[in-house]
Amino acid sequence: MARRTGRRPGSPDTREAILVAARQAFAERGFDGASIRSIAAGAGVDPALVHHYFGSKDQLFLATMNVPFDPRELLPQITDGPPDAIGARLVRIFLGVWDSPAGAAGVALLRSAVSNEWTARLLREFVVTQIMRRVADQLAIDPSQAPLRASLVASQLVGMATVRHILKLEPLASTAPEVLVAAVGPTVQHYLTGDLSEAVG
Amino acid sequence: MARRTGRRPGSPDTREAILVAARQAFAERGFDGASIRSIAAGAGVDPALVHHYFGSKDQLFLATMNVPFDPRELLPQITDGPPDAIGARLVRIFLGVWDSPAGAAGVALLRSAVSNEWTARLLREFVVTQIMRRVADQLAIDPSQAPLRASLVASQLVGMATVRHILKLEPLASTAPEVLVAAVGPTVQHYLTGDLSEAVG
DNA sequence: GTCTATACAGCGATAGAC
DNA sequence: GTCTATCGCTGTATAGAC
Repeated sequence: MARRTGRRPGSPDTREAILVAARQAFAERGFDGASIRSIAAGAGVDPALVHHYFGSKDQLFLATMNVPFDPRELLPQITDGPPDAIGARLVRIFLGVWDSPAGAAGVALLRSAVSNEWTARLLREFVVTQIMRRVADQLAIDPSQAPLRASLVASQLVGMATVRHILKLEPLASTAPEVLVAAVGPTVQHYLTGDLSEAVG
Repeated sequence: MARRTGRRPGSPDTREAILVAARQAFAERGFDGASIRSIAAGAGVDPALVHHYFGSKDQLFLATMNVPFDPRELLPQITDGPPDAIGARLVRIFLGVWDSPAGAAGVALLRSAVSNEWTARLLREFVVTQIMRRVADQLAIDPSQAPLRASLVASQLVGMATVRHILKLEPLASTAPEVLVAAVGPTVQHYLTGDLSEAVG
């Protein structure tokens, strides 16, 4: 089977191959670090085809971010259940997404956002409009405290994802998800619904 | 030992000017994003001088990281005092360093480590050898639990620094340090000395 | 549709004139 | 010591032949 890879001429899935290679490249090296040439090489196609299909590197990145991952579908899994275990469920779902194939998009977005202002704005808007507002709306949180609570949750989740999937600091990078749920869940729970009176005065 | 008659080179502060410009460039754009040319332009010198003084971009980065910041001097401020307020003191000191001029080096190191494997290893080794071991040694922590506890602390602190100083997610980016100490301190305290029996089984 | 060829800019690094 | 000039390479993007 290895003799002739029947991919060369007129393969109809060239576009998809580029997307797969781009997703991996962006996840590994971020937006600036991933080059059109390397993506094309990874997909086994000519660099010019990337521009032919996607027009520019920006548009390719946006297409890469459009994974079949709709936060709204995950929200019920978080809110349904005992209110005092929302933190644990949020951490569990969060870890599940990042450990899944869809997590590559998250790694790519986070990695890119740290060193590229354009993607940083993308991540900010995504977090604020798609995540924070929904969670705050769903839960009965004092609106005046909601933004800070959401920021604190974001800080813990972003930190966990960064240490686990980007910096790969041990032993957290290899710790079983349920261990982290048990350890970090209460923290998130506290940020969401706990007493922050000392903090917010 | 000092060469009394050794006349200083043409401009004695050229080297320092390069270091200052490099520190800022690395902090703003990370290791890969900061170019020798832009650093030289920022310092108002010729790009060739950067290589003349530092030999390579790697060595320049290492020289940039050698800020007058010795974690050992900060450790007593954290450990001295009520044991149940170690988390708050750690968060307070941590925020103080990142908000100070020395924090630029932290931003540079974190930003570089996320997108560059070479600097990622640098940060890992720094965190593990300089921070985690000292804190774990100083506190009376079960050695078998110490690495995970340190990882969890790192995840929260890295996340707070990332959200605050790199992603600049509001309102956390503009929140007063003491508010964050009150909000995040208990989390760190729990990771350090709290009951993780559910997690570590 | 696909690929060759190339334009144009920027990178780190080096050699050598002054 | 400082700088000009340049090398070799890589980046995105485009034009045009098959």
